[in-house]
Amino acid sequence: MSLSCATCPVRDRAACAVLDEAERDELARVGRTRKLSKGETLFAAGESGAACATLKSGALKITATDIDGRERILSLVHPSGFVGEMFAPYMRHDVVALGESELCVFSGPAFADAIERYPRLAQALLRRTQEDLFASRELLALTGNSSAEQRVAGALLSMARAASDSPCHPATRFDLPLSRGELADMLGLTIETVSRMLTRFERDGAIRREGKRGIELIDPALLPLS
Amino acid sequence: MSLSCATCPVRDRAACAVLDEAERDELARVGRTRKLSKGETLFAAGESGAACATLKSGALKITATDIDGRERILSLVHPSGFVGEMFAPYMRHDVVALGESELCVFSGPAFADAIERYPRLAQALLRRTQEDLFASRELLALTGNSSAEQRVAGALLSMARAASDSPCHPATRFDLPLSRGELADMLGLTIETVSRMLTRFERDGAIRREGKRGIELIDPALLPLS
DNA sequence: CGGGGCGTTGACATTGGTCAAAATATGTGG
DNA sequence: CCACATATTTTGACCAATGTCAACGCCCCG
Repeated sequence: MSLSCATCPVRDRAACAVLDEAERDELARVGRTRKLSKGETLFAAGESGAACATLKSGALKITATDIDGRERILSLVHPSGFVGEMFAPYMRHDVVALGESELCVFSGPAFADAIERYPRLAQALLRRTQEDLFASRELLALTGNSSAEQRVAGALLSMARAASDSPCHPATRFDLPLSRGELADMLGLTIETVSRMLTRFERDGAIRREGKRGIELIDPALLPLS
Repeated sequence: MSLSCATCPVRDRAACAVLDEAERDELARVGRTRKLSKGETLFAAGESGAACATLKSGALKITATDIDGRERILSLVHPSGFVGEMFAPYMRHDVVALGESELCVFSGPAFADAIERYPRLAQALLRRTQEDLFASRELLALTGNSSAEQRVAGALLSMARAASDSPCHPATRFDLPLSRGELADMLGLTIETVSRMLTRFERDGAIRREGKRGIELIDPALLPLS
């Protein structure tokens, strides 16, 4: 299926937004859209061949699986985000849909070619990759130092920020994009510990839970920040 | 001090290696070399103004400090590595020399201008930043999941690999670039735990310690990998 | 010779993991 | 819409791994 940039929900936020119309049409010709449902795999670690994609809607997780089969979430991808390997000969991590998702997928060589041709695209991706790098380091800082309490609190705030339209102030009411198990995998904890911390925060009056995924921030100041 | 690329030890590995001689001379004109000794700060978190640098020799650490004053090492930088912010208006992390180091430093705007002018430079930095991103995720995977034993073992192997000339096989004998405290900060452990794990590995015959920093890998297969 | 930094070791307390079971949601077929 | 089956989450009891505190040893440097 070829791409229809005209109706793309992220057309002015994604990396390709820096291209002019003619360039974008050209790029669109070498890409295809793909829809994934919850749990479907976009890329599998070890898979040979370079490929990459821009997320139009939904959410993805980037994960690594260690020898014992335990999964670690390395990053979340939100709409307009970019994933994949333009250069490497194989995929280093798994990329899996957290919910119904829609993407533009490109082969590595085709996209590498576009980068050669459109210098602005390379610059845009450079900025984006630097942002990803800082996000990764933020997660590293969150998980490395702190207690389980601080990690869960930090993850809540980070997700409240991601759920808000205005990037500076966190949303008051939002839905967690992750299950307890996924949250645990992201923070290097167990399901039980995550559950206990949420219970504790609710008991302390910092949050209120609505169903499995709903969170209302009642008093963020009560969350034990790192 | 202006730059002397002719004698640069990383002239064909650093990002600027993709430039031709005329371009590199031009870039050299807007940069200056700087020498740091152990513990000196190159960039401080929060510092306003964008700046970046290529490491010519020595080693750096990129760190974040949490509210309690505890330091977390987010990344190590080896020669030919690139650090800093070309785009952001302030520095997000501290960058500190681990030992005597020599760098090429550029102001953010000057370097951003070079990126505009030399598309190949943007591409080279994109690759490099992606590598940094994967390195960061590798550290995330290392620290997130595993036991203290696995973390220290993983760090040892990672440093043995970094110390080796051939990137595939780890060096047998090398010096840790970090003190016990820094190793602990990088792995999210305490000094005491790191020390205990090293003692355990030596008792099990996996390694031998020589002085404070020296490590000889006797039987890497005995290290409990994740 | 004395002092300070760094590393090691030991005793003990605490956090968070493990195992098990109950409670709550979610889905499915009738 | 209900009843049942399944998956997810919560809770509790227990225990091991690791952090904390304290003491000691080693080495470098004055």
